[in-house]
Amino acid sequence: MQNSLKTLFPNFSSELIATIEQNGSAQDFESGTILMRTGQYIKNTVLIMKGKIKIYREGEDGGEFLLYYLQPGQACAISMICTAKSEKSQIMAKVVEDVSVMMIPLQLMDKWMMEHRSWYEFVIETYRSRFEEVLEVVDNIAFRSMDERLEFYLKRHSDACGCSEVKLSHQEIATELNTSREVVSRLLKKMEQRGLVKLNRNQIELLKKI
Amino acid sequence: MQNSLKTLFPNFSSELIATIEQNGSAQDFESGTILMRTGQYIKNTVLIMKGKIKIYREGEDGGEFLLYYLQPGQACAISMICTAKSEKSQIMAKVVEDVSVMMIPLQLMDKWMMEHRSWYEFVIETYRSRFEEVLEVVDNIAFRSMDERLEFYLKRHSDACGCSEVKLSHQEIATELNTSREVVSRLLKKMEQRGLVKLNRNQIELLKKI
DNA sequence: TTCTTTCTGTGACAAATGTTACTGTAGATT
DNA sequence: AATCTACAGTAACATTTGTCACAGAAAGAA
Repeated sequence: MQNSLKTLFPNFSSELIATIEQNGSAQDFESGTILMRTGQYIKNTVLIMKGKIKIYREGEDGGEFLLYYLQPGQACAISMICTAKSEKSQIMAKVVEDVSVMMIPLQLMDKWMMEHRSWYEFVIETYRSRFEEVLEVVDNIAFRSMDERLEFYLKRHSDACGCSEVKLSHQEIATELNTSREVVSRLLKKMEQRGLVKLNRNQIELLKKI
Repeated sequence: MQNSLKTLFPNFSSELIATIEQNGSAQDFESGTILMRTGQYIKNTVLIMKGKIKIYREGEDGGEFLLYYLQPGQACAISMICTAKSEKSQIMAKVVEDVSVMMIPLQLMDKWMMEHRSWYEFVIETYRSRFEEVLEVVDNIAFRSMDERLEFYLKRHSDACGCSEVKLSHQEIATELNTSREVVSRLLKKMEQRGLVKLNRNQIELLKKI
């Protein structure tokens, strides 16, 4: 069982894992599913067992700005942070590769924080790493120009999928960077001329240089 | 004693306050002091008793991008999040109005989290609100243009200082928005023409419209 | 005062990004 | 095959932002 809690969350104590298995509800969602919309009330914390989720910040005009990926062994920091208060979500979560998740009712969060040291540490570490990740996003948009941001975007995508082919249309990339399709096409073309990528329909191949 | 722990942190239990007074070290810093540099190891959590601190993200090129303010009754989320691991700081903290702070050794963080419910809740709430604040920063730079960001900056400043005069040079504002002085001058001039502000040397007066 | 520094304003230009409009092409559908 | 649709390329232009150069005003120092 390669996708067990034990393997994915190696720091969890046996008791914690037993508790999760007892109280959590395993659920599957297909790619494309919106797991959480901005403004919705959060009722569960989500542990990712399989697949991939992208977390977006939504603009008033309907923009979908990519913040980061969630992968197996990780959890949604936003949902954890909202604790028992059942706050509104500040983000949107979209499944981009069929996922299996473990849903944990928020009421249990506080309880587990006190009872399970390994849960406490996991939550704190999740906060910390997501905070850092968002700060890196700030770096990108505050200090870098679009061509650097595009490179970063492609690298991150290929890291997340573990391959060097980015199977996305220029339009999709543009949306997630909050720019226009033409700008992405233009910059990608320049990157191709610099020998960084090879362009095909619905697919960008990252060459070793990148 | 208007700046007592009890008044500033009304949700802290009496035992917690006693513990803080016993273990924390009260310190004062003058405006201009850099309390924390990017990359430094964090050894303390900081509770703000008086004054104001600005938190910045530093760019490789020396940029100082403003993230948010810390005010009396608040605490530095970054320092809390780094827990006992004594991680490196991802941000820079600068005193902008003489402060009195309470420094709390990081080792005590974990202990108090378990022992003091009110501390636990304060820490979680601090994480949550700072995360939200950084997400708002992302909104601004991802979705808005410089004139809107400048307006937001001025509003935030006047909220923080509780007055309608912003006593900063255009250069200082430009630095914190990571743009150039000329751009700020230009946009401020337009705002003045729209009747939103009145410009003086080293001072911008926000008019009611804003 | 005179000198000096800092701050502000502004024109002219450069570069980056956004927009419009149009083209062609690969795949899918019929 | 003929048609349709989504995707990609690109030229031309608008707008925003950044840079350079310079001038004058305000505050402080000598």
